[in-house]
Amino acid sequence: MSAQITINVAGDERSVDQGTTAADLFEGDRAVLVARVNGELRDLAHEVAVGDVVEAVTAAEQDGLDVLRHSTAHVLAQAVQQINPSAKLGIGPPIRDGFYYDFDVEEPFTPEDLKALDKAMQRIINEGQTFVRREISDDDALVELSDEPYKCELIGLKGGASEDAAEGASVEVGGAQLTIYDNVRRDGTRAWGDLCRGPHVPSTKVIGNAYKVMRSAAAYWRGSEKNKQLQRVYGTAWPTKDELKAYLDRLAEAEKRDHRRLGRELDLYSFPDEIGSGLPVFHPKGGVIKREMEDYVRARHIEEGFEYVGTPHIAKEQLFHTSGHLPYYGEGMFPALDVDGMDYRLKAMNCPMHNLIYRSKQRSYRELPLRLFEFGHVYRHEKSGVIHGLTRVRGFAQDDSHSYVTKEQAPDEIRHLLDFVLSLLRDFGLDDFYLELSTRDEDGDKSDKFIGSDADWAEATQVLEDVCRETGLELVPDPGGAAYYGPKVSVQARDAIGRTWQMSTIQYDFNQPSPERFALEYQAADGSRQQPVMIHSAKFGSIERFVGVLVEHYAGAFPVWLSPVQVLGVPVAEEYNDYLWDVLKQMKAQGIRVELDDSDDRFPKKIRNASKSKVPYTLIAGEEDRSNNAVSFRYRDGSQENGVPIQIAIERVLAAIGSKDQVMSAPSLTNPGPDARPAGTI
RNA sequence: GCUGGCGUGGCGCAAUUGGUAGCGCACCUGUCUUGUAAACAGGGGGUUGAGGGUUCAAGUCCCUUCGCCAGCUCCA
Repeated sequence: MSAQITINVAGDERSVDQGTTAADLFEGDRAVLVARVNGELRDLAHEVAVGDVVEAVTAAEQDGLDVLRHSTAHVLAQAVQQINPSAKLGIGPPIRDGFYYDFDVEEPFTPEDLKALDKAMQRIINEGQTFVRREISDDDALVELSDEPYKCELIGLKGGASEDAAEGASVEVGGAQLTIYDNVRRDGTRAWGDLCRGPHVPSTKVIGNAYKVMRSAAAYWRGSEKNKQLQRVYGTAWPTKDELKAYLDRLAEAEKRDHRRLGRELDLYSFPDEIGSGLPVFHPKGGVIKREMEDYVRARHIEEGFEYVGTPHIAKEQLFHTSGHLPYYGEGMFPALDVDGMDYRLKAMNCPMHNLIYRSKQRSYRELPLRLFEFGHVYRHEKSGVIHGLTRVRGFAQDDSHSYVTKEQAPDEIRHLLDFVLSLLRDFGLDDFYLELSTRDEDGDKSDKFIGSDADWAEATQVLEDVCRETGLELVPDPGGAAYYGPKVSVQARDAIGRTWQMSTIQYDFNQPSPERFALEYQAADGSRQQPVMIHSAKFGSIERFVGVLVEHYAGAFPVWLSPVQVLGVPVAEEYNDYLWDVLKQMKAQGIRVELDDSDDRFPKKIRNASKSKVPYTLIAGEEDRSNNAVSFRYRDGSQENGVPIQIAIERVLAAIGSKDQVMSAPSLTNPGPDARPAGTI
């Protein structure tokens, strides 16, 4: 005979016995992993109290999925300590697509170890162990976990220093009350336990077989280079086996799109060892993509009021002291070159040189905004381990501009730049964005990384934030990520398979042109001398990287205007070479990039090669076409349109180039095709 | 930079316990070429990333170095 209490379950008032658990409320629904009680996630074993508002949480929502993954991480840790009892535990939080757990072990994990772990995990899961929460005092925890030095360190950090704790540590010691989660077998024996804030799924059974141990790698304890490296095991976990499979398929798809692989397969660029790490070379076909981009971007800049300039790759070292880069950024630059006793540096940024162009004569307020733009080739001494294909290199061209404006003009200029970069990205087929606002740290204890007064920072940050809000795009804060001289906003673009890439950056700089640096000034209407502010902006960040991103976004199948070869002629037999070449010559005369496959391969082989090369238009001609003065189109998806009159064929290709459209299939099939669209501007 | 893994013809891969470096594609030559993803035959090409060492013998083992891959840290 127990007392009744009133609670709220999923919006409905209910009266239940005292001592009722969340599990009782959702009994029978096995999809429920944990409960949200008054907004806090709780184990299903949690007893509800008077007035509680209780909701079911399943793996369909992120919170539930995170709990599932975190519980899987516990199973992994149990498996590791089962196999190697001397392994010390680090932390094991859920992450995007899965989880990890860090271990301090004598020997790093081998691929065989990982397979063994996978199996050991399945055994643990099949045992149907329950996760049982147990509260413990700090002192008792330190005794119980005396063999786990990292856990003890986290207990010591609990509270005051939590800001400083490693990402993910909060899953262990997030609350004021320490808890240990014991894994208990069906026979009541304790299999394993871990200091953990929880909550967890009720039973390991819930994990099923929709998980996989992925890889291992070293990771610094608490994320600091100064600390010991632990061995991190990564895993993935999903609500169902099908979702696991879909995830693994996504990874395989991403691998097929890898721009390093496609660059080789499509003969776009390479990375010769002889030149050096992070120093790519563009082959003729990659050169076409790069040139089309550059030509277009240059033309658009000029339309938007930028003036095209040019500056050298190296400068006397003093220039970078003047700019303030050297004390702050010396490690990122290549070491000095001694030229007849004078130290020169490869430039890692273009702004100092643009400043000198600004300063080359007296400037009037009438000239502002003054916008200088170039493809500036910069060299950065990236650490050897971070270099990656075209996306992280040591030498690259920035599509870099600096706008010199009055303080009053700054908001408009930033708005102008943001609109401009978004329109440029859209022209290249990227149209799913969010913005990231990088600011100085709030708490000032890293302020030696930044120059300038608090008031100036606050003002500049506010200006950027206001403009970002106007776009209506999602805005993600990035505290501490600013440049040393000012806050920045960066445009993050999602590609065709949902990955995000940092593209454009716009940086508000109120420090570089300051009197003690470049002494930039202009004469105002009242005759006084004023200091401009400058706004740095790179639209694609780097040309090289953008090429890499486009290759992955399009999986090598570019829109027609960017395709290295736009039309590939394939004759049905040798006899039609001349006829087809005649058609291609007419296209070539219109500026279309054409090639004829006049090799002695047979027809089917030529089709195969055309298909593998991902050209947008394969133009086929045989007897039927020749006698009708026509050609046949074959598209990248294998669809086909026969008997197209030559003149219409030429117009169709030109229209697709002009519109910048993607063309994958015959016009009658999945899209209205270039003919149905206005020609657009080139 | 750190931890681990890996470097074999242009590319993708083989090579039992250390015991003659092979295959496919590509390339070259020849014979071929009539409608949608690989015609046939022959041929050339590698001192196994580089340097040093152990051994009768090293692609295989050891050291150094360069580079690549994954992750960490970094990315003004």
